[in-house]
Amino acid sequence: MANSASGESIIGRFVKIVSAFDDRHTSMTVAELGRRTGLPVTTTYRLVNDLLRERLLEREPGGDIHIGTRMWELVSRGSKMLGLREAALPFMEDVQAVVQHSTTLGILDSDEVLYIERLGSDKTIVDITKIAGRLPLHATSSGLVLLAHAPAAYQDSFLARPLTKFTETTLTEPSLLRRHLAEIRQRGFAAMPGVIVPESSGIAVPVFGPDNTVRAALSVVVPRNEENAAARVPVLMAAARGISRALGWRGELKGTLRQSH
Amino acid sequence: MANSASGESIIGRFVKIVSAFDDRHTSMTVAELGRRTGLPVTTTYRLVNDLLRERLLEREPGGDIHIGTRMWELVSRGSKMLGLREAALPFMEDVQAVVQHSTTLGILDSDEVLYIERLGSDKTIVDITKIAGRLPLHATSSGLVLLAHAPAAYQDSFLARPLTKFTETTLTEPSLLRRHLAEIRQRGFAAMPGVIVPESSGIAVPVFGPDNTVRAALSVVVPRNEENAAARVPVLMAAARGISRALGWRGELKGTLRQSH
DNA sequence: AGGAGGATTACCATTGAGCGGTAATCCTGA
DNA sequence: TCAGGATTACCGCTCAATGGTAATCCTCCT
Repeated sequence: MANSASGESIIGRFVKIVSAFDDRHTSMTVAELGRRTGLPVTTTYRLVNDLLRERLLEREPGGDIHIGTRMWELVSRGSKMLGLREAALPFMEDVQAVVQHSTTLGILDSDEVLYIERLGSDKTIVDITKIAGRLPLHATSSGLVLLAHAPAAYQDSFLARPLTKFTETTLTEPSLLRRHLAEIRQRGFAAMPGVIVPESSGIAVPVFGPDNTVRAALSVVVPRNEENAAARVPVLMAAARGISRALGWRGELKGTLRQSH
Repeated sequence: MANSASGESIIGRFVKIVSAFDDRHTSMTVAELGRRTGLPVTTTYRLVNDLLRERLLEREPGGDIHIGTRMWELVSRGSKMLGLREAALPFMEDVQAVVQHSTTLGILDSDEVLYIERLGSDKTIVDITKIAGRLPLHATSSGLVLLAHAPAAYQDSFLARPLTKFTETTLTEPSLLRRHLAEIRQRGFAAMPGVIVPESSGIAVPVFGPDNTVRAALSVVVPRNEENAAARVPVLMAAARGISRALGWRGELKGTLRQSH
C-alpha cells in the first residue's frame, strides 16, 4: 500500500480527510482541507473530486465542501450502532421522562467511552457528553461500568498506565480503582459525584448482549447536590434490562454462567 | 482513475463495500462480502485488510467483519446531520411527549426523503419510517413538504417522471400534485391520510435554515381514524419554529424576501 | 480419523492510476 | 484595477494496486 511519497495509502488519506471535519468544522474550502490534512495541494483536489463524484463529500453553493449525506446514510445504515440505538431509544425515552436530566448511552472503544446516543440536553447542569464524543474511562460513571465488566487482561493494561486526575474525587490509584470496580460489579451500578466536572454527578448501569457480555452503559447526569441520587438507580436498571432484552439477552444464564473476569 | 480491469476507483470500491452492509446485514464474512460486491476475491481481501488496519472495518471474534466504530464516529462527528439532529431533538422530545406517536425528521436527498431522526416507535400503528431509511417524496407528508418548498426547476423535473400509486389516496397526477403543493406552501403543513400505508396518516411541517430555505421536514404519524389529526398541527409548527431558530433562522425576512419558487 | 467444501492467505508478473510538481486561470474583496 | 488566495489544467514518472493461480487453514460431517 501507499503510492505516495510519504508512504500513505489512499484509505489512510481518506481517513485524514474525513477526520479533518468535526462538530466545530463541518465545512471548509478544499485548500483549507489540504492545509488541515497536510496533503499536497494537487493530491487533495484530486482526491476530493473523486469523493465528490461518489457523493461521499458534497459541495455547497459557496464552494465549501462537507461530508456527504450519502456517506452518513451508508455508514449509519450499515453500522451496528443503529441497532443498538434502536433498541435503546424507547427505554431511554422512558428514563428521560422520569429523571428529566440528560440520559446517555456509551460504549467502550479505544480505551475511552464513546457516546452513541443522548437525550435531553439540560442546560441547567453541566454535562460535557456529546454524541460521537469521547471521555476517559476512569473519570465517568459510564466508563467505570464498562471497565468494570471488561476482561481482566484489559483492566490490567488499562490500570497500568498513568491516569489523569480531573477533580478531587477522580480515582487514579490502581488499587483503589480495582476495589471500586469490584464494588460496581457487585452493586450493579456506578455512581460518581463530580468525577470530571465538580457540579454534576453521573449514575451508570450496564447493558448486556445475548452472550451476556456488556455491550454498553446507560447513564444519567444529575446535579451533584441532589439529595438521593441513588434513588435513580432502579429506574436505570429496569431500563437497562429492557434494552438488554431487546438485544436478545435472556437474563443471567444460571447454568452456563461465564465470567468475564 | 481506476487501476482495476473493470475501471473502478478505489473510492468506488470502498463505496461498494460499505454499501454491502445494511440494517439486515450488519456483519458478514469477507468471502460473502466479495460475493455481494462482485469484486475479485483477492482484491476484496486486500481492501478489507487495508480498511481493518485503519479501523474503518472491524473483525469480530467469529471472523465476520462489520463497519467499524471509528467509521461511525468520524462520519457522525463531522457530518452536518449531527448539528441538525442536536438542534431538533429537544423539540422533537416535546412533540413526542404531547402527541405520543412517532415523530420523525427528514431531509430531501436524491429525490427521496431521508429520515435522519425518529422518536417513539409506536408499535400500535403502522409506521415504516426508519432512521437512515428512504421513502418517495410524493407519497409521504414529509416528502410533500420538502417538495413543496424545493426550487421550481426541481419540482418540474420531479413531476415529469412517472410516480408510483401506493394507495387510493396517493396523488400521482402532476397537475393535482402541483395544486396540492401550492396548498401546502400556503397552509404551512402537509396532512396525508394513508399515502403509503392505508391505516396511518402523516402530518408534516417545514423547518427553515438561516437563509430561509427549507432544511428539513418535521412530522408525526398518527392512526388514520383519529378524529381531528389537524389538531396536531399547531404543536408541530411551534416545534418546527423552535428548531429553525436553533439553526439560526430569524423569522421570515420581511425586507429581502427571497422566493424559492 | 479422514475428507469435502468453503474461507483465507501467499505468491507474483504486469501496468496504469495515483502522484505531485509547475503554471495557468478563476474568483473575490479592497 | 490589482493582489492574493482558491481552483483547475497539464504531464512524465513510478510503484501500489491488481487479480489470477495455488497453497493453506478451518469446520463440519461421516
